[in-house]
Amino acid sequence: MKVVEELRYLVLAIQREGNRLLAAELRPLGITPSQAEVLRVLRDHGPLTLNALGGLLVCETGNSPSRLVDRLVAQGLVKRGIDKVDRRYLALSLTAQGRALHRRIVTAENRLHRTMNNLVAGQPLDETITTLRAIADAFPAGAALARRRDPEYDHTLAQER
Amino acid sequence: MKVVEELRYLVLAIQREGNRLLAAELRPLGITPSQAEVLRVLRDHGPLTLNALGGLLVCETGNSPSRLVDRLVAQGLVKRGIDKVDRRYLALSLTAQGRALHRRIVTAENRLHRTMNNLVAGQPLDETITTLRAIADAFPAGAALARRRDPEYDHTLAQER
DNA sequence: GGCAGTTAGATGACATGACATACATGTCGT
DNA sequence: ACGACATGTATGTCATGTCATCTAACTGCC
Repeated sequence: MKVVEELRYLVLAIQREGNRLLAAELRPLGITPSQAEVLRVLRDHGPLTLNALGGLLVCETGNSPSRLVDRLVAQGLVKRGIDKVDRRYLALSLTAQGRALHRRIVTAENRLHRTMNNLVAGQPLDETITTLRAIADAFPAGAALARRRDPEYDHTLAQER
Repeated sequence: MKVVEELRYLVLAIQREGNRLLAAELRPLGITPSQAEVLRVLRDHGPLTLNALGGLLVCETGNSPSRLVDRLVAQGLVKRGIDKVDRRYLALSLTAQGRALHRRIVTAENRLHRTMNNLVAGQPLDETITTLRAIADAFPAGAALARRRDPEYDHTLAQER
């Protein structure tokens, strides 16, 4: 098997299993990993339009995450306001309930991260991250990650995806 | 952001984008990446029961890939036979049409692999693979990959997932 | 033979993801 | 003011994925 093919399947396998583990951790909270990512992003990056939110999500590479947000609004975790100036824009933010759940999400994710830390103990983790970043940065989803790392980034602008 | 958290999001981003690229390459063939994986496995590992097939797939970690196979049978790419001795077992194999499509799949995947090779040029790829294997091997999907690497493995037995 | 338990596969339900398209709201040129 | 165009969001559709549950077929034990 070619090296990059092995890489491709390893990435697929780890994503699947990691997602399953995280889903199990989050199930008691009544949300999915994708929904948790939305809450994380909204908590860290303030009120966002739907497009800006999409520009910071790694899940949901495609169109705007309308339906993903729909369910969070239905659960009372996200408030969907409408921009007064330009009524096309949404103003998405966490409700008090959403902020409360955010704390429990962080705890659940930390449990997953401890598990992962045990698995990669003794491995050259920095080199691995560097390699994966080199791949991810070539794509929109990688750019989304870079934007999340950068506190200077103005999320109200430049949602090119 | 914690290192393992970054790793988690990088893996998610790369899986998403890689899947999108592969889907685009496969679209002219009328199949999806998951379907392509089934055809690859059936081609390489002979007639399989549904469970044995599931034990070699990285996609579809959960239950038996009944519906995935359904569509391939509907397209005439896979033949679904029934074991004469024990009629609970399926005997899945490629049709002539499936074998023909397999060749075009390999070509399409090779195009993706060339793209990936360009992205990881100059990166410590071996260390990366080692790290990712350390993670993947802890899970069923990683074990599926290991089984696919091992030509000695008897796929008719031991489909523990 | 007949029934309990086991195993292989199928199916129902729900939430993604991805793509295409439709709809609503603004902007701009005239 | 008005109509063409642009942009943000919503929706239709299809194929996964995942979990839970159901059914069919076989095995053992009596």
